[in-house]
Amino acid sequence: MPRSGDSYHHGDLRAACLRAARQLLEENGSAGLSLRAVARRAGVSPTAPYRHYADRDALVSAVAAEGYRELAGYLAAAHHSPSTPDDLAAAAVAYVRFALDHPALFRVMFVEPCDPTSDDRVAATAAISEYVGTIVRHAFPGADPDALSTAVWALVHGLAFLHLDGKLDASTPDTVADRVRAAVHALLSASPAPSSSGGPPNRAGA
Amino acid sequence: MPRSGDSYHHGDLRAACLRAARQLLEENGSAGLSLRAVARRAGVSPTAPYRHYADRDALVSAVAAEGYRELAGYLAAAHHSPSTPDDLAAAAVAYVRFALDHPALFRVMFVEPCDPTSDDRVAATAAISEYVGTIVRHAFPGADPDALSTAVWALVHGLAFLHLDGKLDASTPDTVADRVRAAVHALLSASPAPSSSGGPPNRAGA
DNA sequence: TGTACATCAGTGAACGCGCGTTCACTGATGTAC
DNA sequence: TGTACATCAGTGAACGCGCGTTCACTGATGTAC
Repeated sequence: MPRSGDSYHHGDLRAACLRAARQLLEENGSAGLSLRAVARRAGVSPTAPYRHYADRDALVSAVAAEGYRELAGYLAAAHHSPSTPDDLAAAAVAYVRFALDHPALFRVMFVEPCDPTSDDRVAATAAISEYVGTIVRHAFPGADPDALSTAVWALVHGLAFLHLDGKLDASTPDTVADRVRAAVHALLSASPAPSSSGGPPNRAGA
Repeated sequence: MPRSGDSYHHGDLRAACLRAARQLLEENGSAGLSLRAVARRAGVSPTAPYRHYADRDALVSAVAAEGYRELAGYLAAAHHSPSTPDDLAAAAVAYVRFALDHPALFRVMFVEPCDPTSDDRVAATAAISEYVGTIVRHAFPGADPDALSTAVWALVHGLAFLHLDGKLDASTPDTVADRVRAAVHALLSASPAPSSSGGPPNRAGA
Protein backbone atom coordinates (compact mmCIF):
# COMPACT_ATOMS: atom_id res chain seq x y z
CA MET A 1 0.00 0.00 0.00
CA PRO A 2 1.94 3.03 -1.24
CA ARG A 3 1.61 6.09 0.88
CA SER A 4 1.12 9.35 -0.95
CA GLY A 5 4.40 10.79 -2.23
CA ASP A 6 6.01 7.43 -1.61
CA SER A 7 4.93 5.25 -4.49
CA TYR A 8 7.11 2.32 -5.36
CA HIS A 9 10.28 2.13 -7.43
CA HIS A 10 11.59 5.63 -7.80
CA GLY A 11 9.14 7.24 -5.48
CA ASP A 12 7.61 9.92 -7.59
CA LEU A 13 9.41 10.12 -10.87
CA ARG A 14 6.76 12.33 -12.40
CA ALA A 15 7.46 15.10 -9.89
CA ALA A 16 11.19 14.42 -9.94
CA CYS A 17 11.22 14.95 -13.71
CA LEU A 18 9.43 18.21 -13.33
CA ARG A 19 11.91 19.35 -10.70
CA ALA A 20 14.87 18.26 -12.81
CA ALA A 21 13.41 19.95 -15.87
CA ARG A 22 13.12 23.25 -14.07
CA GLN A 23 16.64 23.05 -12.74
CA LEU A 24 18.01 22.33 -16.21
CA LEU A 25 15.92 25.10 -17.64
CA GLU A 26 17.34 27.71 -15.31
CA GLU A 27 20.87 26.36 -15.72
CA ASN A 28 21.04 26.02 -19.50
CA GLY A 29 17.97 27.67 -20.96
CA SER A 30 15.32 25.85 -22.89
CA ALA A 31 17.91 24.33 -25.21
CA GLY A 32 19.18 22.37 -22.20
CA LEU A 33 15.80 20.89 -21.50
CA SER A 34 16.00 17.43 -23.04
CA LEU A 35 14.28 14.27 -21.89
CA ARG A 36 17.63 12.56 -21.61
CA ALA A 37 19.08 15.32 -19.47
CA VAL A 38 16.02 15.21 -17.25
CA ALA A 39 16.41 11.47 -16.84
CA ARG A 40 20.08 11.84 -15.99
CA ARG A 41 19.32 14.54 -13.45
CA ALA A 42 16.62 12.41 -11.89
CA GLY A 43 19.04 9.49 -11.64
CA VAL A 44 17.06 7.25 -13.89
CA SER A 45 17.50 5.56 -17.26
CA PRO A 46 17.07 7.68 -20.40
CA THR A 47 13.72 6.15 -21.20
CA ALA A 48 12.13 6.11 -17.80
CA PRO A 49 10.45 9.53 -18.23
CA TYR A 50 8.43 8.07 -21.08
CA ARG A 51 6.38 6.27 -18.42
CA HIS A 52 5.09 9.67 -17.33
CA TYR A 53 5.38 11.98 -20.34
CA ALA A 54 4.41 10.97 -23.85
CA ASP A 55 7.21 13.01 -25.35
CA ARG A 56 9.36 16.05 -24.83
CA ASP A 57 6.52 18.43 -25.59
CA ALA A 58 4.37 16.90 -22.88
CA LEU A 59 7.09 17.55 -20.33
CA VAL A 60 7.58 21.11 -21.49
CA SER A 61 3.85 21.72 -21.29
CA ALA A 62 3.77 20.38 -17.76
CA VAL A 63 6.59 22.69 -16.79
CA ALA A 64 4.80 25.66 -18.31
CA ALA A 65 1.60 24.76 -16.50
CA GLU A 66 3.46 24.71 -13.20
CA GLY A 67 4.89 28.09 -14.09
CA TYR A 68 1.45 29.54 -14.62
CA ARG A 69 0.31 28.28 -11.24
CA GLU A 70 3.32 29.87 -9.59
CA LEU A 71 2.81 33.15 -11.37
CA ALA A 72 -0.76 33.20 -10.09
CA GLY A 73 0.67 32.61 -6.63
CA TYR A 74 3.01 35.60 -6.95
CA LEU A 75 0.11 37.78 -7.98
CA ALA A 76 -2.17 36.57 -5.22
CA ALA A 77 0.60 37.16 -2.70
CA ALA A 78 1.05 40.74 -3.92
CA HIS A 79 -2.58 41.51 -3.27
CA HIS A 80 -5.52 39.20 -2.94
CA SER A 81 -8.24 41.47 -4.24
CA PRO A 82 -6.45 44.48 -5.66
CA SER A 83 -8.49 47.50 -6.49
CA THR A 84 -6.38 50.67 -6.52
CA PRO A 85 -3.63 51.91 -8.83
CA ASP A 86 -1.17 51.23 -6.01
CA ASP A 87 -2.40 47.67 -5.80
CA LEU A 88 -1.95 47.47 -9.54
CA ALA A 89 1.62 48.67 -9.24
CA ALA A 90 2.28 46.07 -6.54
CA ALA A 91 0.90 43.33 -8.76
CA ALA A 92 3.05 44.61 -11.62
CA VAL A 93 6.13 44.40 -9.41
CA ALA A 94 5.22 40.84 -8.47
CA TYR A 95 4.74 39.86 -12.12
CA VAL A 96 8.12 41.24 -13.11
CA ARG A 97 9.72 39.70 -10.03
CA PHE A 98 8.38 36.30 -11.05
CA ALA A 99 9.90 36.69 -14.50
CA LEU A 100 13.28 37.68 -13.08
CA ASP A 101 13.21 34.92 -10.45
CA HIS A 102 12.45 32.29 -13.09
CA PRO A 103 13.70 33.70 -16.38
CA ALA A 104 13.88 30.49 -18.36
CA LEU A 105 10.57 29.27 -16.99
CA PHE A 106 8.93 32.55 -17.91
CA ARG A 107 10.23 32.25 -21.45
CA VAL A 108 8.96 28.72 -21.75
CA MET A 109 5.55 29.86 -20.57
CA PHE A 110 5.28 32.65 -23.08
CA VAL A 111 7.69 31.97 -25.87
CA GLU A 112 7.94 28.25 -26.43
CA PRO A 113 5.67 27.42 -29.35
CA CYS A 114 3.41 25.11 -27.36
CA ASP A 115 -0.06 23.95 -28.09
CA PRO A 116 -2.20 27.08 -27.58
CA THR A 117 -5.35 25.01 -27.19
CA SER A 118 -3.98 23.20 -24.16
CA ASP A 119 -6.51 23.41 -21.35
CA ASP A 120 -3.85 24.34 -18.84
CA ARG A 121 -2.68 27.17 -21.05
CA VAL A 122 -6.09 28.59 -21.75
CA ALA A 123 -7.14 28.41 -18.12
CA ALA A 124 -3.93 30.06 -16.96
CA THR A 125 -4.23 32.87 -19.45
CA ALA A 126 -7.85 33.41 -18.49
CA ALA A 127 -6.91 33.58 -14.83
CA ILE A 128 -4.37 36.31 -15.45
CA SER A 129 -6.80 38.25 -17.62
CA GLU A 130 -9.43 38.02 -14.94
CA TYR A 131 -7.06 39.16 -12.22
CA VAL A 132 -6.06 42.20 -14.25
CA GLY A 133 -9.64 42.87 -15.26
CA THR A 134 -10.73 42.95 -11.63
CA ILE A 135 -8.14 45.56 -10.75
CA VAL A 136 -8.96 47.65 -13.75
CA ARG A 137 -12.70 47.66 -13.16
CA HIS A 138 -12.25 48.71 -9.56
CA ALA A 139 -9.48 51.22 -10.04
CA PHE A 140 -10.60 52.79 -13.31
CA PRO A 141 -14.38 52.69 -13.41
CA GLY A 142 -14.57 55.24 -16.21
CA ALA A 143 -12.45 53.35 -18.70
CA ASP A 144 -13.16 50.74 -21.37
CA PRO A 145 -12.35 47.69 -19.24
CA ASP A 146 -11.30 45.41 -22.13
CA ALA A 147 -8.95 47.88 -23.74
CA LEU A 148 -7.48 48.98 -20.46
CA SER A 149 -7.03 45.41 -19.21
CA THR A 150 -5.20 44.51 -22.37
CA ALA A 151 -3.05 47.59 -22.07
CA VAL A 152 -2.18 46.95 -18.45
CA TRP A 153 -1.28 43.33 -19.03
CA ALA A 154 0.82 44.30 -22.04
CA LEU A 155 2.57 47.01 -20.06
CA VAL A 156 3.51 44.64 -17.28
CA HIS A 157 4.41 41.83 -19.65
CA GLY A 158 6.59 44.17 -21.65
CA LEU A 159 8.33 45.41 -18.53
CA ALA A 160 9.07 41.81 -17.61
CA PHE A 161 10.56 41.00 -20.99
CA LEU A 162 12.60 44.18 -21.29
CA HIS A 163 14.18 43.52 -17.91
CA LEU A 164 14.69 39.89 -18.78
CA ASP A 165 16.48 40.73 -22.00
CA GLY A 166 18.75 43.27 -20.41
CA LYS A 167 17.13 46.22 -22.15
CA LEU A 168 16.42 47.68 -18.73
CA ASP A 169 18.74 47.47 -15.76
CA ALA A 170 17.69 44.59 -13.54
CA SER A 171 20.71 44.44 -11.28
CA THR A 172 18.83 44.74 -7.99
CA PRO A 173 15.25 43.91 -7.07
CA ASP A 174 14.74 47.41 -5.70
CA THR A 175 15.86 49.05 -8.92
CA VAL A 176 13.38 46.93 -10.80
CA ALA A 177 10.53 47.48 -8.38
CA ASP A 178 11.05 51.23 -8.42
CA ARG A 179 11.15 51.37 -12.17
CA VAL A 180 8.07 49.20 -12.55
CA ARG A 181 6.11 51.33 -10.10
CA ALA A 182 7.29 54.51 -11.81
CA ALA A 183 6.34 53.19 -15.24
CA VAL A 184 2.87 52.15 -14.10
CA HIS A 185 2.20 55.46 -12.43
CA ALA A 186 3.70 57.48 -15.27
CA LEU A 187 1.52 55.84 -17.85
CA LEU A 188 -1.62 56.02 -15.75
CA SER A 189 -1.19 59.71 -15.11
CA ALA A 190 0.15 60.86 -18.47
CA SER A 191 -1.45 63.96 -19.93
CA PRO A 192 -1.16 64.82 -23.59
CA ALA A 193 0.20 68.22 -24.53
CA PRO A 194 -2.51 70.90 -24.81
CA SER A 195 -2.00 71.45 -28.53
CA SER A 196 -2.42 67.76 -29.22
CA SER A 197 -5.17 66.29 -31.36
CA GLY A 198 -4.64 63.09 -29.38
CA GLY A 199 -6.86 60.37 -28.02
CA PRO A 200 -10.31 60.85 -26.54
CA PRO A 201 -9.93 62.75 -23.26
CA ASN A 202 -12.57 60.72 -21.45
CA ARG A 203 -11.38 61.69 -18.00
CA ALA A 204 -14.37 61.09 -15.81
CA GLY A 205 -12.39 61.20 -12.57
CA ALA A 206 -12.80 63.86 -9.89
CA MET B 1 37.56 43.29 -60.95
CA PRO B 2 34.50 42.21 -59.00
CA ARG B 3 31.61 44.58 -59.24
CA SER B 4 29.76 45.31 -56.02
CA GLY B 5 27.26 42.58 -55.17
CA ASP B 6 28.97 40.32 -57.70
CA SER B 7 32.09 39.05 -55.98
CA TYR B 8 33.58 35.85 -57.31
CA HIS B 9 32.71 32.23 -56.59
CA HIS B 10 29.27 32.24 -55.03
CA GLY B 11 28.55 35.88 -55.63
CA ASP B 12 27.70 37.10 -52.19
CA LEU B 13 27.54 34.20 -49.80
CA ARG B 14 27.50 36.44 -46.78
CA ALA B 15 24.21 37.99 -47.83
CA ALA B 16 22.87 34.68 -49.12
CA CYS B 17 23.47 33.12 -45.70
CA LEU B 18 21.60 35.91 -44.03
CA ARG B 19 18.69 35.47 -46.42
CA ALA B 20 18.67 31.72 -45.95
CA ALA B 21 18.87 32.10 -42.19
CA ARG B 22 15.82 34.34 -42.13
CA GLN B 23 13.84 31.99 -44.32
CA LEU B 24 14.69 29.03 -42.10
CA LEU B 25 13.88 31.07 -39.04
CA GLU B 26 10.39 31.89 -40.22
CA GLU B 27 9.81 28.35 -41.44
CA ASN B 28 11.04 26.38 -38.45
CA GLY B 29 11.64 28.79 -35.62
CA SER B 30 15.01 29.42 -34.09
CA ALA B 31 15.56 25.70 -33.53
CA GLY B 32 15.68 25.36 -37.32
CA LEU B 33 18.44 27.91 -37.65
CA SER B 34 21.59 25.83 -37.98
CA LEU B 35 24.71 26.64 -39.92
CA ARG B 36 24.33 23.43 -41.85
CA ALA B 37 20.76 24.19 -42.83
CA VAL B 38 21.78 27.67 -43.91
CA ALA B 39 24.54 26.22 -46.07
CA ARG B 40 22.11 23.74 -47.63
CA ARG B 41 19.61 26.48 -48.34
CA ALA B 42 22.29 28.66 -49.89
CA GLY B 43 23.38 25.74 -52.10
CA VAL B 44 26.84 25.55 -50.68
CA SER B 45 28.93 23.06 -48.72
CA PRO B 46 28.28 22.71 -44.96
CA THR B 47 31.44 24.55 -44.06
CA ALA B 48 31.34 27.39 -46.54
CA PRO B 49 29.52 29.78 -44.15
CA TYR B 50 32.53 29.62 -41.85
CA ARG B 51 34.32 31.85 -44.35
CA HIS B 52 31.87 34.59 -43.37
CA TYR B 53 30.69 33.80 -39.85
CA ALA B 54 32.97 32.63 -37.08
CA ASP B 55 30.31 30.39 -35.63
CA ARG B 56 26.58 29.94 -35.27
CA ASP B 57 26.28 32.76 -32.77
CA ALA B 58 27.88 35.21 -35.17
CA LEU B 59 25.27 34.38 -37.77
CA VAL B 60 22.42 34.70 -35.28
CA SER B 61 23.76 38.07 -34.17
CA ALA B 62 23.93 39.27 -37.75
CA VAL B 63 20.33 38.21 -38.28
CA ALA B 64 19.24 40.03 -35.14
CA ALA B 65 21.11 43.16 -36.21
CA GLU B 66 19.29 43.12 -39.54
CA GLY B 67 16.05 42.76 -37.65
CA TYR B 68 16.78 45.83 -35.57
CA ARG B 69 17.45 47.86 -38.69
CA GLU B 70 14.17 46.70 -40.21
CA LEU B 71 12.23 47.48 -37.07
CA ALA B 72 13.67 50.99 -37.15
CA GLY B 73 12.46 51.18 -40.74
CA TYR B 74 8.92 50.20 -39.75
CA LEU B 75 8.88 52.87 -37.07
CA ALA B 76 10.28 55.55 -39.35
CA ALA B 77 7.69 54.63 -41.98
CA ALA B 78 4.89 54.99 -39.43
CA HIS B 79 5.92 58.53 -38.66
CA HIS B 80 9.20 60.27 -39.19
CA SER B 81 9.10 62.72 -36.33
CA PRO B 82 6.13 61.68 -34.24
CA SER B 83 4.92 64.02 -31.57
CA THR B 84 1.27 63.42 -30.67
CA PRO B 85 -0.51 60.56 -28.91
CA ASP B 86 -1.97 59.57 -32.28
CA ASP B 87 1.52 59.42 -33.76
CA LEU B 88 2.47 57.28 -30.81
CA ALA B 89 -0.42 54.93 -31.49
CA ALA B 90 0.62 54.69 -35.14
CA ALA B 91 4.17 53.83 -34.11
CA ALA B 92 2.81 51.22 -31.71
CA VAL B 93 0.82 49.64 -34.52
CA ALA B 94 3.94 49.55 -36.69
CA TYR B 95 5.98 47.93 -33.91
CA VAL B 96 3.40 45.22 -33.36
CA ARG B 97 3.01 44.75 -37.11
CA PHE B 98 6.74 44.18 -37.43
CA ALA B 99 6.58 41.51 -34.74
CA LEU B 100 3.69 39.76 -36.46
CA ASP B 101 5.25 40.04 -39.90
CA HIS B 102 8.51 38.51 -38.66
CA PRO B 103 7.63 36.50 -35.57
CA ALA B 104 10.71 34.30 -35.40
CA LEU B 105 13.01 37.20 -36.21
CA PHE B 106 11.41 39.29 -33.49
CA ARG B 107 11.96 36.51 -30.99
CA VAL B 108 15.58 36.16 -32.00
CA MET B 109 16.05 39.88 -31.53
CA PHE B 110 14.59 39.95 -28.06
CA VAL B 111 14.72 36.46 -26.65
CA GLU B 112 17.78 34.70 -27.96
CA PRO B 113 20.44 34.92 -25.25
CA CYS B 114 22.91 36.87 -27.37
CA ASP B 115 25.81 38.94 -26.33
CA PRO B 116 24.22 42.01 -24.72
CA THR B 117 27.37 44.04 -25.14
CA SER B 118 27.33 43.67 -28.92
CA ASP B 119 27.67 47.09 -30.51
CA ASP B 120 24.87 46.40 -32.93
CA ARG B 121 22.59 45.44 -30.07
CA VAL B 122 23.35 48.40 -27.92
CA ALA B 123 23.01 50.85 -30.80
CA ALA B 124 19.73 49.33 -31.90
CA THR B 125 18.27 49.45 -28.43
CA ALA B 126 19.41 53.03 -28.00
CA ALA B 127 17.78 53.99 -31.29
CA ILE B 128 14.43 52.60 -30.21
CA SER B 129 14.68 54.27 -26.82
CA GLU B 130 15.45 57.57 -28.47
CA TYR B 131 12.58 57.28 -30.91
CA VAL B 132 10.14 56.60 -28.08
CA GLY B 133 11.69 59.32 -25.94
CA THR B 134 11.18 61.89 -28.68
CA ILE B 135 7.50 61.08 -28.96
CA VAL B 136 7.03 61.15 -25.22
CA ARG B 137 8.76 64.48 -24.69
CA HIS B 138 6.69 66.12 -27.40
CA ALA B 139 3.36 64.52 -26.60
CA PHE B 140 3.56 64.51 -22.81
CA PRO B 141 5.60 67.51 -21.73
CA GLY B 142 4.38 67.29 -18.15
CA ALA B 143 5.52 63.76 -17.47
CA ASP B 144 8.74 62.18 -16.24
CA PRO B 145 10.23 61.40 -19.64
CA ASP B 146 12.33 58.44 -18.53
CA ALA B 147 9.58 56.66 -16.67
CA LEU B 148 7.02 57.34 -19.36
CA SER B 149 9.35 56.26 -22.17
CA THR B 150 10.04 53.02 -20.39
CA ALA B 151 6.35 52.50 -19.83
CA VAL B 152 5.44 53.21 -23.43
CA TRP B 153 8.09 50.92 -24.83
CA ALA B 154 7.06 48.19 -22.42
CA LEU B 155 3.42 48.62 -23.33
CA VAL B 156 4.11 48.27 -27.02
CA HIS B 157 6.61 45.48 -26.55
CA GLY B 158 4.13 43.61 -24.39
CA LEU B 159 1.38 44.04 -26.95
CA ALA B 160 3.68 42.59 -29.58
CA PHE B 161 4.51 39.54 -27.48
CA LEU B 162 0.97 38.88 -26.35
CA HIS B 163 -0.22 38.90 -29.94
CA LEU B 164 2.73 36.80 -31.01
CA ASP B 165 2.01 34.17 -28.39
CA GLY B 166 -1.65 33.94 -29.19
CA LYS B 167 -2.74 35.52 -25.94
CA LEU B 168 -4.54 38.18 -27.97
CA ASP B 169 -6.36 37.57 -31.23
CA ALA B 170 -4.06 38.41 -34.14
CA SER B 171 -6.14 36.92 -36.95
CA THR B 172 -6.30 40.06 -39.07
CA PRO B 173 -4.05 43.12 -39.24
CA ASP B 174 -7.02 45.39 -38.66
CA THR B 175 -8.05 43.59 -35.50
CA VAL B 176 -4.55 43.99 -34.18
CA ALA B 177 -4.21 47.62 -35.20
CA ASP B 178 -7.53 48.51 -33.60
CA ARG B 179 -6.67 46.77 -30.38
CA VAL B 180 -3.23 48.35 -30.21
CA ARG B 181 -4.65 51.82 -30.79
CA ALA B 182 -7.37 51.20 -28.22
CA ALA B 183 -4.88 49.96 -25.65
CA VAL B 184 -2.57 52.92 -26.12
CA HIS B 185 -5.39 55.40 -25.85
CA ALA B 186 -7.03 53.61 -22.93
CA LEU B 187 -3.86 53.65 -20.90
CA LEU B 188 -2.98 57.22 -21.73
CA SER B 189 -6.37 58.46 -20.71
CA ALA B 190 -7.07 56.24 -17.73
CA SER B 191 -8.35 57.98 -14.61
CA PRO B 192 -8.21 56.37 -11.19
CA ALA B 193 -11.43 56.06 -9.25
CA PRO B 194 -12.15 59.14 -7.07
CA SER B 195 -11.89 57.22 -3.80
CA SER B 196 -8.50 55.89 -4.77
CA SER B 197 -5.34 56.62 -2.87
CA GLY B 198 -3.54 55.91 -6.11
CA GLY B 199 -0.53 57.32 -7.89
CA PRO B 200 0.58 60.95 -7.83
CA PRO B 201 -1.90 63.00 -9.84
CA ASN B 202 0.74 65.14 -11.50
CA ARG B 203 -1.49 66.25 -14.33
CA ALA B 204 0.13 69.43 -15.52
CA GLY B 205 -1.78 69.50 -18.81
CA ALA B 206 -4.29 72.27 -19.56
C1' DT C 1 -2.23 -17.12 4.94
C1' DG C 2 -0.13 -18.58 0.48
C1' DT C 3 0.31 -18.87 -4.16
C1' DA C 4 -0.22 -17.73 -8.95
C1' DC C 5 -0.85 -14.19 -11.80
C1' DA C 6 -1.35 -9.36 -13.70
C1' DT C 7 0.30 -4.93 -13.77
C1' DC C 8 3.40 -1.55 -14.85
C1' DA C 9 7.63 1.49 -13.50
C1' DG C 10 12.08 1.45 -14.79
C1' DT C 11 16.21 -0.80 -17.75
C1' DG C 12 19.59 -0.96 -21.32
C1' DA C 13 20.85 -1.64 -25.92
C1' DA C 14 20.12 0.12 -30.17
C1' DC C 15 18.43 3.00 -34.24
C1' DG C 16 19.09 6.98 -37.14
C1' DC C 17 19.42 11.89 -36.99
C1' DG C 18 21.38 16.58 -37.54
C1' DC C 19 24.38 19.24 -35.35
C1' DG C 20 28.99 22.28 -34.79
C1' DT C 21 33.40 22.22 -35.89
C1' DT C 22 38.29 20.59 -37.69
C1' DC C 23 41.17 19.76 -41.36
C1' DA C 24 43.76 19.38 -45.49
C1' DC C 25 42.43 20.33 -49.95
C1' DT C 26 41.18 22.65 -54.61
C1' DG C 27 40.74 25.98 -57.72
C1' DA C 28 39.28 30.60 -59.16
C1' DT C 29 40.71 35.29 -58.76
C1' DG C 30 43.86 39.08 -58.12
C1' DT C 31 48.59 41.01 -58.40
C1' DA C 32 53.72 41.90 -58.64
C1' DC C 33 57.05 41.99 -61.80
C1' DT D 1 51.39 41.52 -72.35
C1' DG D 2 52.77 37.18 -69.89
C1' DT D 3 54.05 34.54 -66.17
C1' DA D 4 54.70 33.15 -61.44
C1' DC D 5 52.91 33.58 -57.25
C1' DA D 6 49.75 34.82 -53.28
C1' DT D 7 45.30 35.00 -51.66
C1' DC D 8 41.25 33.18 -50.08
C1' DA D 9 36.25 31.42 -51.02
C1' DG D 10 34.36 27.18 -51.16
C1' DT D 11 34.93 21.65 -50.84
C1' DG D 12 34.32 17.21 -48.81
C1' DA D 13 35.50 13.83 -45.55
C1' DA D 14 35.61 13.11 -40.94
C1' DC D 15 35.22 13.66 -35.72
C1' DG D 16 32.42 13.20 -31.64
C1' DC D 17 28.21 14.73 -29.63
C1' DG D 18 23.55 14.52 -27.56
C1' DC D 19 19.24 14.02 -29.04
C1' DG D 20 14.29 11.58 -29.40
C1' DT D 21 12.40 7.46 -29.71
C1' DT D 22 11.75 2.07 -30.27
C1' DC D 23 11.99 -2.24 -28.32
C1' DA D 24 12.11 -6.38 -25.73
C1' DC D 25 13.25 -7.00 -21.15
C1' DT D 26 13.27 -7.25 -15.80
C1' DG D 27 11.66 -7.13 -11.52
C1' DA D 28 9.02 -4.95 -7.80
C1' DT D 29 4.36 -4.31 -6.38
C1' DG D 30 -0.47 -5.26 -6.06
C1' DT D 31 -4.41 -8.56 -6.22
C1' DA D 32 -7.65 -12.54 -7.00
C1' DC D 33 -8.54 -16.71 -5.21
